[in-house]
Amino acid sequence: MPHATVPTDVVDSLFAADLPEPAHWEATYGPRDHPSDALVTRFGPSPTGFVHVGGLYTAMISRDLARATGGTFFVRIEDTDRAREVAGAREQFARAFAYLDIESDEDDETGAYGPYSQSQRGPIYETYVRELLRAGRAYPCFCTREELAARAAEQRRASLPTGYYGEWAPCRELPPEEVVARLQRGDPYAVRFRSPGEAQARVTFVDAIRGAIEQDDNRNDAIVLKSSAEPLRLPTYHFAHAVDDHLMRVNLVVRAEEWISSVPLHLQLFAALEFDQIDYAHVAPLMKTEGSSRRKLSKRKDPEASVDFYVATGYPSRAVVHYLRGLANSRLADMDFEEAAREPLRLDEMGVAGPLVDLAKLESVSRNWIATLSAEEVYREVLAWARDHDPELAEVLVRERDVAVRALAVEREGAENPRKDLAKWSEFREAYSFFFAELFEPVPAEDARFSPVDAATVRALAADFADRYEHDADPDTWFAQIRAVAAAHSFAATVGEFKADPARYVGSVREAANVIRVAVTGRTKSPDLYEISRVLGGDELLRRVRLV
RNA sequence: GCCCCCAUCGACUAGCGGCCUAGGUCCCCACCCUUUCAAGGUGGUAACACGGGUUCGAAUCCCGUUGGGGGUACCA
Repeated sequence: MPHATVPTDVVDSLFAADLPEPAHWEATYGPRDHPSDALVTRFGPSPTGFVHVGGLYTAMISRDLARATGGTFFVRIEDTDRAREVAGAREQFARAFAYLDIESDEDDETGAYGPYSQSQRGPIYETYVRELLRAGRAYPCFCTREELAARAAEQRRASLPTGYYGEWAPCRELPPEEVVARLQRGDPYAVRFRSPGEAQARVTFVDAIRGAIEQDDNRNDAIVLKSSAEPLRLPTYHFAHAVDDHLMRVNLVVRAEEWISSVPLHLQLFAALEFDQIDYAHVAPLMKTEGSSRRKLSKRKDPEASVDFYVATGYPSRAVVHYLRGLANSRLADMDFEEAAREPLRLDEMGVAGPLVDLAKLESVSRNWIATLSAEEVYREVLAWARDHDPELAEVLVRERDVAVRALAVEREGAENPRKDLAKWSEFREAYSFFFAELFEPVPAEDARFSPVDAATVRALAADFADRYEHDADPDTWFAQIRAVAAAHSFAATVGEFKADPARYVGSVREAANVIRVAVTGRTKSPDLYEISRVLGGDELLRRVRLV
């Protein structure tokens, strides 16, 4: 490298005198005690916002890969951007991980490769920055953000690749005397990597999902250590990735597709640092439609990007997990829940195009999942959800536990094909609240839910039904009461009869039954009326019918 | 602008040169079942982006076009 370098003593004077040498860190973080084919993977959420499902999705894949090979999966907080950090992000991470059952194998208390937050790893990064500086493979850059922005704009105007390279890299070949002088004067500086990339050069790497990918080599002298003007001296993602994943002995980096274009830089960094190369798997991002086109799911714009959305809406976590895993490996989508959960996710089954997250599909998965639960289990889940998201409902559920469980048992417990009326816990209120006297809202006879039956007929029918009502009856006898009032008010006995001669009737027994249903439940969709009457009791049922 | 990734029904996908007049699931529609609404059952609509090659044979391989996505930060 035919460039003048800053004297070592000047470089060293920029760092603490007792800053360890690389050998120290290498010794501290020795090779892991794993079989040779075990994968060590990690997930690195950044507290600049909530982790979104796309992130959790790659975390699930990383975790499975490690587990399936007897390796290790860990979470490392990538908090090197303190300016954009948002409050509460770490708490949200914890909620999200717990919800999707993603657990780090090691952390600050239990792991030997910590700290597990990048902001705590300052000295480690400094050691390697100093190393690069000493070797002349990095250099101090005094350019201001304004100068950088102006240059980038000019490059764009000239249709040149943007970046810090060649004639656009004034600090790259600064005379050592000047560097020393400015350093001693205390000018703020960032540290840039001196990229060995040459114009026209191409690099190839093998992605574990996509195979060989060839692209232009990196020529940009990327920043590795942010400005000395910052209160906490931190590295950029690229540098932290190289140092951390090497020292934490990661051997497979699973990350989103948007990182593919920085692989050339990462390769150069690993080589300059004399680290062994590690493998990459770039996962297609989860998408979302916007108008007629689609785009990457966005934290800012899309509520369904946040795990909190699924929690708040009350999607059962097992359903979300099953859905997401089915997106990653479609083979799992067709398996039942138990079986799919046992199958580890595989890289060679991953799709390369970004899938759309489809809430309708999720709901279907969710409905099927809830249908596997007993009334008791559903009760517990709904209650747990309601405590956080619908306190009024939670109160009722606690007070009326027995009614709730009996209500949930209708067409569920012992049913050959359980009723799939719940896709998420938040739907419980809408679907079941009428079982509770205090949550029931009477429907006036004029209400559209009674249509096509007119208000006068609704009142007459209801009154008649109430007058003759016998509560203690077997299902057939009980329903015969509806048939009787239906006939008395000119409803056809069957749908067929009505269709055969519509002019003769007000409607069929279907419409008549609907009047009773709406009067009793307030809804046009409900479970079996007879069973509802058993849960409600004769008095409450009569009270409601008389309210019309 | 430059670089990279991607392309099968509305959605998720199966397919990895002949088993494909393209299969499954979700959605949607119809019918059946049912004293009601669901559930369930049966059936249906619906796709290989386009153009060139290669080959006896292409959804599958190659090239190009178009379209979509991403990167090009002292954000990750």
